[in-house]
This record gives sequence, C-alpha cells and structure tokens, in this order.
Amino acid sequence: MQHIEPSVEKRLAAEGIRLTGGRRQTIATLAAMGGPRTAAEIHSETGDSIPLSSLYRSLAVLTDAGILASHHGSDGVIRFELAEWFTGHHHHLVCVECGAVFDVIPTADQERRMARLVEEMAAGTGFAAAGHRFEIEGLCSKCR
Amino acid sequence: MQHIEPSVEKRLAAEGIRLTGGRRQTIATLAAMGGPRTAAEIHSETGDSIPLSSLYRSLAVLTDAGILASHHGSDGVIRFELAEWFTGHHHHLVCVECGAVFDVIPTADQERRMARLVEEMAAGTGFAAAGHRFEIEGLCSKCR
DNA sequence: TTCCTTGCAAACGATTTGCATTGGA
DNA sequence: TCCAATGCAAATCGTTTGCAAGGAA
Repeated sequence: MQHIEPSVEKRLAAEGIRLTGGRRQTIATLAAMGGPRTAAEIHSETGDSIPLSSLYRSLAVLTDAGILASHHGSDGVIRFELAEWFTGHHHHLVCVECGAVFDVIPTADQERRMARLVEEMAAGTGFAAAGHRFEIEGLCSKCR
Repeated sequence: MQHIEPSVEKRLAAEGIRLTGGRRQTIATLAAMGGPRTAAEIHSETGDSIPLSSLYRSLAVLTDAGILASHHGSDGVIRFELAEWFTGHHHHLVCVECGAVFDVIPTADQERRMARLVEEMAAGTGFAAAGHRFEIEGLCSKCR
C-alpha cells in the first residue's frame, strides 16, 4: 500500500479530493483482497467501520478519479478493484454459479491479439472503440 | 418470427412451459427490436400491454429455458435478447455514455482466435471455462 | 472560515414475490 | 379439470441522496 499511496494522493489532490482515513482504508482493503469486491464485502472486511453509505460515496469518488474500476457482475451487484494502472491490464474469470470474479493477466502477445480483434470488429460500425472487456465464464474451483 | 416459433414451442413444451400470448409477444418484440433490450423498453414497445411483473416473470422463464439470454449492463439494468441459437454467436459494442448495446458478429476466423485466447488464459487456473464474453466499449454514433 | 467528507435516515428504482384469479391444453 | 400463467399490490435489496454535523486546510 505504502508504495501506491503517494501517487493516489497526488492524483486526488489534483482534483481537490481528500485522501481521508476511510478512503485510505477502503483502498488498502481492496488491495489486500486482491480482486473485484462488492461494497458489502469491503464493508464487512473492515469490520463495519465504514457505514455503507459513506463507503458507496467513497467508492464512487475513487472510481471517478480513476483510482478504482467498477464492474457490474452477472448477479447485478457492483464490484470494485484497483484501477489497471496499479494492477496492470487484466481480464476476468467469472463464476456463473456464485458470481465470484478472479483476475487473469494476459501475456503481451495475448493482449496484442485481443487488441487486433477489437480493432477488426469495431471497424465500420460507426462506433468509437475505447477499450474492451473480456470475460471467461465458467465454474470456479469451489463451485464445480 | 413464424420460423422460430415452432422450435421455441417445442423447447418450452419439453419443460412443461406454455407459449402464451404474452410470451409470444415478448419474443416477437425482442426479435423485431434486434438487440439487447431492457424490460422497460420491451414494456413500452408493446404499449404497456404486459404488466412489468408478468414481463419480468416471462423473461426469467424464457431465459431459463434458453430462449433468451440476459446481460447485466454497466448501468445496472438487465437487457434481454434472443439466445444465440437464433441470432448466432456474437459479441457486443457497449456505449459507455448511454449504456446502449449493439451486436457484432465475429467472423469464423475471429471467433476461432477468440476461443484460442479463452483456452490459453483459463489454462492452469482451476477454473472450468464454459464460455466467454467479449465486449468492446466506446461511444455509439449518437453519443460521440 | 471554507468546503470536502461523514453518518444517519429516508428515498429510489429495478426486480421479485404473495396471493387470488384467469386461461390454456 | 388441473396447473401454469397473469395481474395487482406489496416487499426486496443494492444503491443513492438530503441534511445536519464533523474535520482538514
């Protein structure tokens, strides 16, 4: 955590956003949990020390500021994780049974091939491609 | 529509599910709208002739039976479309501004390359890959 | 002081469910 | 006839917001 905090603070300060205790704790918890997590998961992981409403507000602010990334899971719940400039670009393994999400880091070669697919598929659609999301769906080790 | 109805009815009948007027209309509307749509969109498209609660129930039943597929959008709303055995396998262009979703049909070659990526990336993760989801995010022609 | 942030409670909105009624095979 | 399907109203539940109090610069 210590190593990312200065850059986080700098990034937030640039927008007049404070890195408060609760936010610090939120980021540290997410870093420790190491994957996309729901507000409820973060909340209980921190021993309910941050009220859900405040947590949601912090998550929104931090996501907005590009510190976190959010994903709407197939169970209709939002999961948050550190943005890719911390974690590196990656994709997800999504368990269709329990909704849990795990990270997979593509090799440079895989990512290059993926980017080529994006380019090819968006070509001529009138759509301005800005990014991509690649999820592998299946059963996690617990559920199969 | 007429051409898919018999197979739908057969598939439903096999599970003791009836293809009623409301469900027929729901499927026809989705087929006509031609892309992932929310319950609210379907509801208003049909002139509010089907109450939302019934519509949700039909959508759940039809999705369960494999007639429809559902997607949780980044705006937290569920969109439904005909399952891939009607539409063919495809992927989505998602507008990050308005949440609209459009279909893209990959070529056989593109799909083969995508499958290879899935295989490579899931290997050695303890995860039983069953499918994949590939979404291109960007701005639709209306929003850019 | 100024303005961002927090906490609590109340509000929201998409989706779900209980229950009595209707309707199709 | 029998059981799935429907409609209405009420309930859920994750998430958001109003507002007054707290806190950092």
